[in-house]
Amino acid sequence: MKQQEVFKAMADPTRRAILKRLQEGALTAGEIGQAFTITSASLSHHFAVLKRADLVRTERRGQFIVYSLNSTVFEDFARVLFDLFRHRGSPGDNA
Amino acid sequence: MKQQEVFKAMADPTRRAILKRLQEGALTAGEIGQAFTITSASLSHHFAVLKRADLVRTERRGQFIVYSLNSTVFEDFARVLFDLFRHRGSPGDNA
DNA sequence: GCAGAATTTTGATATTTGTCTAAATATCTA
DNA sequence: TAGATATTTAGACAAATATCAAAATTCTGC
Repeated sequence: MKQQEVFKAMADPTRRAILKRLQEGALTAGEIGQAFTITSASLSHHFAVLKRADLVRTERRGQFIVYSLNSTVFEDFARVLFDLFRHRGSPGDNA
Repeated sequence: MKQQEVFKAMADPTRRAILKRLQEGALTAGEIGQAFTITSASLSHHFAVLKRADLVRTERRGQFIVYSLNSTVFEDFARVLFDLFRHRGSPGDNA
């Protein structure tokens, strides 16, 4: 996992909102965009950040691009956080 | 919990390393600083960010200032993340 | 009260980030 | 192939961030 990329990706509220929308299932870029007022260009920038962090996957379907969550990275991230939060860190920590 | 402050605070690797050091127990600003090469001024800036996010507490002990983790906010943060990561979000989500 | 130590604050600077508009790319349909 | 739609890329700009040096603050011990 690209830990630093993931942490940075999660630091923006728009990106967290995107992830939240994707919890309901895969969506096209346009469908995701309907919930936001920013331009599609800005949205695309956020998608790129999420993709670089491996938090989302993409698949082209005709003229659409479908985004979906990458649960694996989510789980890795949760594990890292628990390591970070656990008092008296044990071996294997890597924050 | 000031969610956005917490996410931003966690986005910086130096700050995550500070939190990690504090897992071992409370430390003075100087003791924490020994692990880093940046100036104490920069370190102090990072402390301010962590404090604003309520991730750490401070207590003056003579001429020293002792930093310690605020586990409560840690736990709240973990809970928010699980909400964010859980597929098919349930009511009560607030990411 | 003064010198010294620990820490923070201030002011400056360089880098990163989020946003926009305009242009480019990819795909569909007629 | 041409026009329409969906999305990304390029280029520009303002705001936020990380860092530093220097000055200010708070405390200790003489």
